[in-house]
Amino acid sequence: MQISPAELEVMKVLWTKAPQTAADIATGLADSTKWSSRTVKTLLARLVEKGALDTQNDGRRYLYTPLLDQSAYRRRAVGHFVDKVFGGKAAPLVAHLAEARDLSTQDIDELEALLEELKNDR
Amino acid sequence: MQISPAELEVMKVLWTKAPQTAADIATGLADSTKWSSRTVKTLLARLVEKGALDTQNDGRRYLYTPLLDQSAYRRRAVGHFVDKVFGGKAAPLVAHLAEARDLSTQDIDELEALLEELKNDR
DNA sequence: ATGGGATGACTACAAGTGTAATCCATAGGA
DNA sequence: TCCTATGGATTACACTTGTAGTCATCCCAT
Repeated sequence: MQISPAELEVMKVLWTKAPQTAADIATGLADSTKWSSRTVKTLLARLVEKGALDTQNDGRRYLYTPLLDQSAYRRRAVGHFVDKVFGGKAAPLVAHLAEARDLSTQDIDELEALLEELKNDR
Repeated sequence: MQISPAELEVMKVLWTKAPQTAADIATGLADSTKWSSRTVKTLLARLVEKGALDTQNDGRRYLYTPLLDQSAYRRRAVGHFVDKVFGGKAAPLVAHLAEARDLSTQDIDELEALLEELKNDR
């Protein structure tokens, strides 16, 4: 089940709050995008078809709820990304993050703590 | 300039060695894919069109050379990925890497060394 | 009761992508 | 010298994606 970039934006809105109606979601996307409510409906339908969302009836509308949670999505996405771009090796990815100065001093401290934990676990 | 997943595989082959002919590249991809040489040619043509590859004539063949190097590609790819999936924050990405146990023992050692370096730099 | 707006269902359509096939020229071997 | 295999150029075609439009229906306000 592959989620396209536009579909991901829809998921993000539902990850902040669920369930929501199509109209709610369109409103939630109005800031970040210029999509018409039709576009949002299409994306919702595709996500339901893909099994990423579930619907309950609410009168003649739907309430949409994510079946895929953000954490699971991220885990999968990171896995694919590391495989595709870094040949499955995570360390060079972190090196790139560091090199690009995408890591703040605080990030580095947190990472250090995280590594300590990992070393203890192993 | 956007590089598709299949095109990326072609770039990878050229990142290991350049320049190469279309036939060389097709051979280099034969292990990992089932693509016909026609498919590879198509991908090469698209990459040239996109400006990711350059060609020199070698008799009536082309020699292909990357214009985009792997490091630059990775930098861009990481940036986009972090923005799209992690709202631009790198630390949660690393946390996910760790949590998903995508980090091997060796990765952890390498990361530790990397962090030492980063701490000294700052 | 009726007309208008909201809703989901279905349809549209161009661009990008994966995966080739065909065409045409030519270089190299028989 | 002639044929064939090979190289690039052009064309193909289905599927996904972005970005909607149309249609039938139904609920609410007048």
